[in-house]
Amino acid sequence: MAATDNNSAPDPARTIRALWGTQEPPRRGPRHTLTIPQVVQSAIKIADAVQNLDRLSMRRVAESLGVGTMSLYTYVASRDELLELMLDAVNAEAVAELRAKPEGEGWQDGLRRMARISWDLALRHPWTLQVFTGRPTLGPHSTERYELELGIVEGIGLDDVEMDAVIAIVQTHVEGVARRRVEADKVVRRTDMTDEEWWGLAYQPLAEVLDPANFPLGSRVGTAAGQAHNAAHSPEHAYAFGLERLIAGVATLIANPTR
Amino acid sequence: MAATDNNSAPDPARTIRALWGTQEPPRRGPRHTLTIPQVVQSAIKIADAVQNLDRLSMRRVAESLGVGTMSLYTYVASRDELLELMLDAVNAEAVAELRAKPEGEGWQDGLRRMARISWDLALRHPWTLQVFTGRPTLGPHSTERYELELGIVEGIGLDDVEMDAVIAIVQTHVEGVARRRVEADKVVRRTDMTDEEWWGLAYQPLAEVLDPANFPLGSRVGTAAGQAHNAAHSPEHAYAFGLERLIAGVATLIANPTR
DNA sequence: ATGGTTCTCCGTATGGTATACGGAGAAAGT
DNA sequence: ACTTTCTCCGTATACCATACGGAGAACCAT
Repeated sequence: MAATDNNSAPDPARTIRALWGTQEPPRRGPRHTLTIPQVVQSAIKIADAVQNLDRLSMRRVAESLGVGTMSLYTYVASRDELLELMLDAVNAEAVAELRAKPEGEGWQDGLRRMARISWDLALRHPWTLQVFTGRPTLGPHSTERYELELGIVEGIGLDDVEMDAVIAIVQTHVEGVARRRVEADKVVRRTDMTDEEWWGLAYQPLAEVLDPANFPLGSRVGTAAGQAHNAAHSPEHAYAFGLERLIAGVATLIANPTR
Repeated sequence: MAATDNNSAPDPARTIRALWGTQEPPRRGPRHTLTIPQVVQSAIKIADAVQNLDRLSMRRVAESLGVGTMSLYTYVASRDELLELMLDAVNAEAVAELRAKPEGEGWQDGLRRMARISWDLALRHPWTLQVFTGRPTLGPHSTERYELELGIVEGIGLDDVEMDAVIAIVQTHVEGVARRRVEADKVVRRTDMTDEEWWGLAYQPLAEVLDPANFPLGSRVGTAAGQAHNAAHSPEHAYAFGLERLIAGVATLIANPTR
């Protein structure tokens, strides 16, 4: 009989056991040739290398481990489960960095440090921005990451719901701008064309069709922003600008509590 | 000879002509049975219905129009180009709403209105959050949308680069939280399981493995946030909270210019 | 009017994807 | 020694985008 009675109905309990490594080994049958962490690390290595999640195929992971494609399903229930395991695994990197909290760091610098850690993590593992679980990842590293992030905004005059919200919006901001950074890089490779080359091809046909008089603000502001950033968009600038606006906004909240 | 000398090298000029509808019709050959807008509208209808971009296949679009799959490539250079055309097309909806600016609206209410328009658009067309061009979409509606958005923050004491940045960070925020909203809905369908059902399956195995004493802040804050929102995450709450923080942060900038 | 040219439509082929199914054979329990 | 449980994985199914090239339509020049 096949061991795969995997009816495509997701099993959170199974995933949680895989995440936390709590799974008694089977009592019979052939030895495992791999472990879950091996599979996950191999998948992460491939995802980092190919940069794009849809190039992370089960076949590729299996080949890199020297096993058949279907053997992977002995270790993970599905590709989706594998992605969830990968996500929790890379969160360990954020945890390690978050732990290195400077003595006497204030909440504002704390949020700046947290944002930087998240930004760096996203650029190291761009595929994380494409994984979307829709439900929280309940793994050990994800849980600890949240714990440490909350530590940054504890005791500064926010209530519990506000603490949660502040972490969430900073992460949302960082993920959003990191996504733009990653996509800007990706499009250069995918089109095999630098931004300059692309604009060179786009400029003339665009000029024939777009009258600046119809878009006075866009022309002026777009030109100014383009020159300031030396590119149409600057995710780095948006990162810093948005982060400082958020921090200032939180400071306003702390100074004027709604209660 | 085939008309398809489409070497997979992207052609911005071609895309721009398609976006603006400036393309003299061919002088010879059989009549077109379709138009680009027909193809785009049909694709949008399908994308709205299936909610997920990877279910928008060229085959499906072709079938809905009663033509063969490959015939679509007469109208659009590639699936990517089609997505770009779709994106610009739905931006027309945002343009129409942005034009309805109330008399005497201040910049703060303007940003709130802009955010609401973007949020609604994203929920009406969730697939837009999955399209990523990496370069700006230079279509007529996208261009006009930017123009109208800039109008909201013109003359309030920001310089051009700041105006651009404020629009960008608000859009980044809205897209981020809308993405969470959409994914939360999607996961219910994909797993065929409500959040309650899922938590019911996850609770017991999680309790066996996660000791609240190791995650005191997370336990306390997570519980408080969960009860306040009646869910683990509330994109709607994050939307409003983040937007108000950003607006307050921009107000701070206006009050304390960096120049 | 006719032949050449340009064009649309689309059948087919290529090379990719996840994963369901079930068989071969290994390891352990009885 | 026999049965049970298990891993590994070959094969099949059902998708996908799109390259290629042929059939035939519509126009143009002669």
